Amino acid sequence: MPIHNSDIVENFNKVADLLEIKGANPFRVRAYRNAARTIGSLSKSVADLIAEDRPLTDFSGIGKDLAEKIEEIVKTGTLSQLKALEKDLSPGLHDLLRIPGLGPKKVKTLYEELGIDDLPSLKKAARDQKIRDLEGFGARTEASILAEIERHSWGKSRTKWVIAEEIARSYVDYLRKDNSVKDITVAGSYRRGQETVGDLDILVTVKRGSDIMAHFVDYEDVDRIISRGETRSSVVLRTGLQVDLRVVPQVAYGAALHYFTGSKAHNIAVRKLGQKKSLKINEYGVFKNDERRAGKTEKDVFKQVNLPYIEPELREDRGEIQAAQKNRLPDLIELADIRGDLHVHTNETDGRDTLEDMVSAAQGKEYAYLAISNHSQHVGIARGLDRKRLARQIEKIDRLNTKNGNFVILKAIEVDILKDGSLDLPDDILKELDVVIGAVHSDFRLSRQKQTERILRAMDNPVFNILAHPSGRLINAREPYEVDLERLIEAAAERGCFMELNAHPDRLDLNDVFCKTAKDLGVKIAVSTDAHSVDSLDHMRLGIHQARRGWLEADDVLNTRSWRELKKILQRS
DNA sequence: GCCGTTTTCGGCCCGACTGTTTTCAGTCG
Repeated sequence: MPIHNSDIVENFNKVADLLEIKGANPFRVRAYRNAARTIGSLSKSVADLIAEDRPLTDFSGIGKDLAEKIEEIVKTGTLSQLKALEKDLSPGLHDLLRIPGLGPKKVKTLYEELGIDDLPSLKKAARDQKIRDLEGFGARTEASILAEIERHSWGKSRTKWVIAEEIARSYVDYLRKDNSVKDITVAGSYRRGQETVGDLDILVTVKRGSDIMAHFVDYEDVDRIISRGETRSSVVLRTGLQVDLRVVPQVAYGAALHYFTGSKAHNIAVRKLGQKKSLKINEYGVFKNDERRAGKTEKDVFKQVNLPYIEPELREDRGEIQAAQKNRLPDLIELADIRGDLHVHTNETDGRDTLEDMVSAAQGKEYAYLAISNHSQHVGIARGLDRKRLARQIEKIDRLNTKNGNFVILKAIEVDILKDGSLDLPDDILKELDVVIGAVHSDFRLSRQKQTERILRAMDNPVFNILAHPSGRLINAREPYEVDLERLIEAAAERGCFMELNAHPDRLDLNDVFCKTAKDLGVKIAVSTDAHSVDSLDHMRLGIHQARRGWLEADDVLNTRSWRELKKILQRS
């Protein structure tokens, strides 16, 4: 069984949990969590790195000891240290830590005093009112534990960005109805454009005498109030999404924005730069010996540590600070750079709208071209095109193109990559097309090697241009299929093929990390909506967020080019 | 457990809010 980076992340986080409960040195605990985070953000499989004899200690936060533990996990699938800890304590304790309000200290007390080591025993003890008498606990804590177990909200998955956007917009509109609000920004992972968000962090500055907190908790979608203070309050909405409001003074707005935008790893890295210059950086500003040096704008904060402004999407401590120090930050792509959409469907197959409607919507966006890429015959449920119907679509597009002025409708297909790597339609008809997009829609469960070979074989066909939704994952719904994405990206570089960044809110595939891999390997990316209706053409903005998180500039993206330039690039010789 | 322009020891980010206390530990972000 192949060991994934996520297996290592899980093992290390579990070790950290149990060490914390045992009361181990907190910095030792942090070392495990830091290493887990480092491994989690790698684009390459650690198992592959070990096979290639790459020393894992090259990665920051991984020393000799943890490198050996990673090798053990890769070789044996388990970590003896974790086994021993779970035997010493109990594997059920991990679940207890996930309950809001229970941290390592409280779990330790529950375990030692009452022998509670899993959710059922915790629930029983709470019901029997045994918890309230423990030192540091009380009736309210006991009631809250019981409520959390019954609510089960702590097991909930993260909210997709596009859903968070809708919620955030309404909440911000509501907050603005209070006239005391001056500035307002939704910070956190939402502002960084992450594909999912855990909660919303809203930052405001207000006029003197404002009672914004009362207004905040009075919102009609609030299900319950977690906390309410002078500068910070937290609520949970009916949807289950947590929203925090922070009121910050005007002079500290930039510092607070930086602090609450994160990511945590980025903030720590910036604060460490500050420490070297004897600067203390927190949400109130940048201070030297209690004297305020900056805080009004984010730019000022960065300036104090000799950095240019870093865009929120880059703030993950994945090299942006080093790039900023060398003045080599990317000039990130913007929505306005996009000149066409290279992957859309019509009602000829499983789309909702007609070809004509899709074209006029694209023209409304001032695009220069739109590729009509319906499914091929193998996707029966979508009434995919056979050779005959594709030929008819080609004729129709040729006819329409004579009367569209400068706008060009591109003849395209989303052709299925069959199990053996052949394409679902014959080469002679595919050659007639402007763009051939290949995609996997079946046989997701092939082995990693077979799946990789299948797609490589498809890319070997000289008609092949773009690999659609390369990992096949659906956010919160389906894991990516087993495939060596890095190998596929290398292969695209060798063959003159391209990768898609599918902008559908459920896909966002390639993800940020692999977008950067593609960029580093010189493979251009098509940011495409895969729209099945006129409305979905708007998903382009989601693709742009993901592209920016992947460090992409306009030049890295295929569809920032004019059709003339694009046509040349698509020619495989 | 990691790390090093303070380099093999002694640091490691920091503040708000809650509940349980009666001055603060624990949790969270």
